[in-house]
Amino acid sequence: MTLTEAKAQFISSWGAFGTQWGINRTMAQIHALLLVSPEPITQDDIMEQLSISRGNVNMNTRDLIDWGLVERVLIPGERKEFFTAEKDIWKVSTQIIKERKKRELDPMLKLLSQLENIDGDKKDKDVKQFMDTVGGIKKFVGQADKVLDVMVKADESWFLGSILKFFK
Amino acid sequence: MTLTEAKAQFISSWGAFGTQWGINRTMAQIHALLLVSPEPITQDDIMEQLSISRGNVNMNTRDLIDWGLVERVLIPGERKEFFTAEKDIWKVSTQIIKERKKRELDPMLKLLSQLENIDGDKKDKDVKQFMDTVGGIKKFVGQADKVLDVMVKADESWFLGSILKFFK
DNA sequence: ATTAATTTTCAATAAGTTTTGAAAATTCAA
DNA sequence: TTGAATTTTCAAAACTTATTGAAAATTAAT
Repeated sequence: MTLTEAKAQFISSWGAFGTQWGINRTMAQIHALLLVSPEPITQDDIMEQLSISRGNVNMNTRDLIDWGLVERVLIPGERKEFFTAEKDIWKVSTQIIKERKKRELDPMLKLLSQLENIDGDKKDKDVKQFMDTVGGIKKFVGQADKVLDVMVKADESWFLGSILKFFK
Repeated sequence: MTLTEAKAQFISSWGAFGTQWGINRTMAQIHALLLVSPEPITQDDIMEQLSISRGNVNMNTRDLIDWGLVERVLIPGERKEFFTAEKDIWKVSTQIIKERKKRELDPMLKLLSQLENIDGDKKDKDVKQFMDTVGGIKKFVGQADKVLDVMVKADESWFLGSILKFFK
C-alpha cells in the first residue's frame, strides 16, 4: 500500500469513526489530515486534499481549535494562516475527555441532581424506580467523572503504566 | 417537581444526551422510559408515552435488544409482548462498552494494523509522520481495549472500589 | 488611503437520518 | 382452518444536520 492510499484510507475511516461518536465527519477528517501532516498546512491545502469548500474548512478548523486539538500557526513571510494538530495521542485524548466532560457530563450531573428532588411517596413503586434509576446514574457518572479527572491530570506513562500493572 | 415532570425531563434529556454520543434520540428515550418503569410495558405504552409511531417503537426496541439493553418479557395470560430494561447501571454501561468495543474499536484496530504496512522510505518525513500517528493511535487504542476488557469482566464494587482507592 | 489577498459569515441547498403509517406477515385463540 | 390481534417491514415524507459559495469583513502590503 502506498502512502497516498493509506492516508486516504485513514482519513476516510477516521471520519466514519467520528460520526459514530457524534463528531461531524468533516471535522474528524480534517483532524486526521492534520495528524498525518508533518508540517502546518493552509485552508487551501485542506480544501484541495479533502475536496471540500472554503466555508466548510473554516467552520471545522474553528471547531477543532475550540476543542483544543488544533492551533493556528503564523509562518514568517507567509500571508496565509497555517494549521497544525497536537500529535501526541495521549494529549489528544485527554483533551477530548476534558472537553466532553465539561460540555456534556457536568451538565448531565447537574440535571440529575435536580431530578432527585421530586414530590411523592417513596413507597410508590414508580417514584421508587425513578429515584433509584436517577440516583444510580448519578452515582455512576460521578465516579466516572472522578476517574477521568485523575486520568486527565496524569501523564500517560504514569497512568496507563499503573493501570496495566494494577490489572495484571 | 412532580414525578411526571421529572420523568419527562429525564427522558428528553437522556435522548439529547444520546444524540451527542451517536445514539439515535428515540432509542435513547425508549431506553430512558424503560429504565424508570418498574414493570414491563408494551409497544402501545411506549407509543403513547413518547407520542411516536408503532414502526418507530418496533425498530428501536429491536435495536435496544440487539444492544443487550432490553428484553422481551412474556406475561402469562397476555397476548401482547412486554419490554423491560436492565436497571443496574453498572451492567448497562459494561454492556454498552462491550458492544461498542466489538462494533467499533476492534474493526478500527484491525484497520490500523493494515495501515502500518506501507511502502516508502521511513526517512521521508511524510512517511514517518504517518507511521508515528497510526502507530501511536494503535498503541493507545490497544491499551484502552485492555483496560475496558478488565472493566467489562469485573464487578462494579471491585472495579470502581479498587480504582478509586488506587487513585486516592 | 487604496487595493489585493485572505478569512469569515450565513442563507440557500444538499445530503443524511429518522419517522410515519399502511400493507404484509405472523401469531394464537376459538 | 378462520379471523382477529399483534408485530414487522419499508417506501415515502419529515426532519435534522452539513455543505456550499458568494458577499461581507478583515488584514496587511504598497
